[in-house]
Amino acid sequence: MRKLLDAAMVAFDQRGYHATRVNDVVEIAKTSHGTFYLYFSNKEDLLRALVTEAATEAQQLYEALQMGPELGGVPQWEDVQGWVKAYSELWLRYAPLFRAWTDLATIDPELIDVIRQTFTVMSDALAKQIGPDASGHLLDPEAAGMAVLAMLDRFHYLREFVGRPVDEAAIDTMTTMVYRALFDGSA
Amino acid sequence: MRKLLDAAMVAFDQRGYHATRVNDVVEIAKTSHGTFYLYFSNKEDLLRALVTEAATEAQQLYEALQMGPELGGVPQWEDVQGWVKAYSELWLRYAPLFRAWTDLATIDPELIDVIRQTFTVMSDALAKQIGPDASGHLLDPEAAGMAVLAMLDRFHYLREFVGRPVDEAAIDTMTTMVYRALFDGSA
Amino acid sequence: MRKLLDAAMVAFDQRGYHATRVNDVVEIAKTSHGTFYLYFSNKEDLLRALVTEAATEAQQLYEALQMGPELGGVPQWEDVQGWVKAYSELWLRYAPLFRAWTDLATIDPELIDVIRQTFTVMSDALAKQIGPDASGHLLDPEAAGMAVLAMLDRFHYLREFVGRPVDEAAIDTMTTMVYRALFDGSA
Amino acid sequence: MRKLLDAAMVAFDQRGYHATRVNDVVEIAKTSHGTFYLYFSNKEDLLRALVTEAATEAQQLYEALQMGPELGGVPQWEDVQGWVKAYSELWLRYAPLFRAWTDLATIDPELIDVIRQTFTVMSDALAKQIGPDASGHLLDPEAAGMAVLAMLDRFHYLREFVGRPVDEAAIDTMTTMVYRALFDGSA
DNA sequence: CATGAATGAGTGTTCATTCAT
DNA sequence: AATGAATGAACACTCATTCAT
Repeated sequence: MRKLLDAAMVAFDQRGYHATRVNDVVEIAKTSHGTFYLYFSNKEDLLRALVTEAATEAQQLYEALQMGPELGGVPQWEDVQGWVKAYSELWLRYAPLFRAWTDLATIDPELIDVIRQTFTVMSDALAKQIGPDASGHLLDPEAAGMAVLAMLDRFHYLREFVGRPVDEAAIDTMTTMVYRALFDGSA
Repeated sequence: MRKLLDAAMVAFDQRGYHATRVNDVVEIAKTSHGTFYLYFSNKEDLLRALVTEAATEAQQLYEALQMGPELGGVPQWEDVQGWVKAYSELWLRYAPLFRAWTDLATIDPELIDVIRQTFTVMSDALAKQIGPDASGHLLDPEAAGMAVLAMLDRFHYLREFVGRPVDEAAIDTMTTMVYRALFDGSA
Repeated sequence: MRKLLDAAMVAFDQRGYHATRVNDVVEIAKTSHGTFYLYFSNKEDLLRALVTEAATEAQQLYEALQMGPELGGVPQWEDVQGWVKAYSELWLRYAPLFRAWTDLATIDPELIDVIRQTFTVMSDALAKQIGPDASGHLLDPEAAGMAVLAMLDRFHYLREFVGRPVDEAAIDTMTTMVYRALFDGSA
Repeated sequence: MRKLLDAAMVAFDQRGYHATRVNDVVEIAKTSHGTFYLYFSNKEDLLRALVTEAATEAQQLYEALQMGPELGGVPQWEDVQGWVKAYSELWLRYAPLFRAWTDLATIDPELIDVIRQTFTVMSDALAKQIGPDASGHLLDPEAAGMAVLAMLDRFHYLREFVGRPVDEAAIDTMTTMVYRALFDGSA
């Protein structure tokens, strides 16, 4: 089963979810059609398992992150860098899923809820970091949290897409942008 | 032909690209399969036409945008708001395509180039706005340009996804974030 | 479509419903898989069309039959022979269906109703022929009607099965049995 | 093994032969796939065992029945009732098989012979009861025997199918019909 | 004797594409 | 130019059967 999940990640990585046939997955996993359907009731079910796994980890990561900055204080640049790095690692680990994250929601209604909830948990966690006092008169914390999430998420995709993967410098740039955008104005 | 392109947008909007069958498009366009293949050599061809249209407009928008701020000076908050608004309108007009952007790239190799080029043009245009002097020691202009693009793009998707579409306040929040992230620190 | 229905009858005749693959039907009809699914939404749908056709004809036959004997009087042997012959012809025409008539009901719940209703119409029509006065103290008209139907139906199957198809003599024997069983005792 | 045979009867009763998977049988029998193939070489083999059992009993019943009426004499109504009751009990015991009788023949060529022989034995036994003298000028004993068998067999199925199982009154009606049809005219 | 995880051949169904009218 | 009936390649999924433990 683990073998099938891993094989599915490889297959999705190579061809994307839609272009991946059950055949591809079982070939990579070096097993058979029958075995596939022994562990998953269908192709969607496999996707669901994978997405749920990624979603759980993403939520755990962000729940932990809210503990980062000292309560009441303003986060340091290094704190922010910590978040950004953590997200980056998560994204890269589940790249085949994150890349198509939202497209996947069009496949299975059940996934919509899982993904929506994950985004909500993540952006709420970010919104809390901003805090009411830090938000200037032009910043809506909720929107800002989601915007940061949007930036982190999509930046990874775009960089990969243009063939220039995310490196240290990119992480630092994002960190600085987030730091300035959210906290610098009120510092 | 216009009827078919419009119908395709409606169909993609309703069901997403993958779930859309040629049948759906011709039904919405109130024409026949035969007519479809009179104007497009296949399904990908239709998609290509649509994406090219959107890509051209996106590139034109960003080429125009670089004219916005006075060369050499630092943009004003209102200038930034202008960009953000313009992008927002573009995104909403081509929502069915932008939403699936990620996914489209996996379909047709020809599309990859079009999309990649569009992203590059857009983020380069943004990078130029930041300018060499405005970039603090921790900001890589290229990365920052792409990060802004990433944020704007994905924010629209996420807001739509969680059922809270982008409004004035959201645009202002993004504007402020972009303004602070890119220019405020060095102002 | 007619071509497919006819082909299906041939295929069912050769292999029975369960063993018949869509492939067999389209091969006999000299058409393609795609065409099959143009006219029938699936294999069951084809069966439904066929069964409905046979059921309609069977019901019409029996509705007409009730007009046979003079009201109030007792039917003549020749009248009974008319019924038996008519049923025999019907059975032979739809042999591939009648042969498996009841087994088919296990496939599709919708068919259960069609078949049940057909049997009810037929046995009720027969029951009416018997009439209240003709029924001796040991004959329940409803049960008797169904028993006659059962005999006619199954006799054809059994004769075919043992390789001795129903001929004139067999029809006369059945006629006599029905005539004696139902009317002779009270004549 | 007995457990498997019984489980198969239950499964066939619930879902019919075709819809019954080996899986269903072993689940009801609370054993495993491996065990199934320890006792039966395949699914057909199980069916064969079951059918042979039923066929043997049916033949024994009818061999015994021919002893019923005094040789040379005409059977009494009560004698006939005895046959009918005996058949009814047999049918009910093996209902899942008798119900599918028709269908089973299409599955396995070996079964065809078993079933054909059973029908022949039964109808011949009935034919002998009628005897040469009892058969009027319009009755062919062989055909009449088979017709009685057909009636008894199918009547049980139809009654069950329309939801009105065979009761005492139904048995008496059939008895009377058989009695009149075969013997009354010549009495 | 018993198990149940693994297998893969077989089949139903979809849908992009063609072409005679 | 426009039509839509016909096509068939491609793919998901089932389930009888095997065999290492």
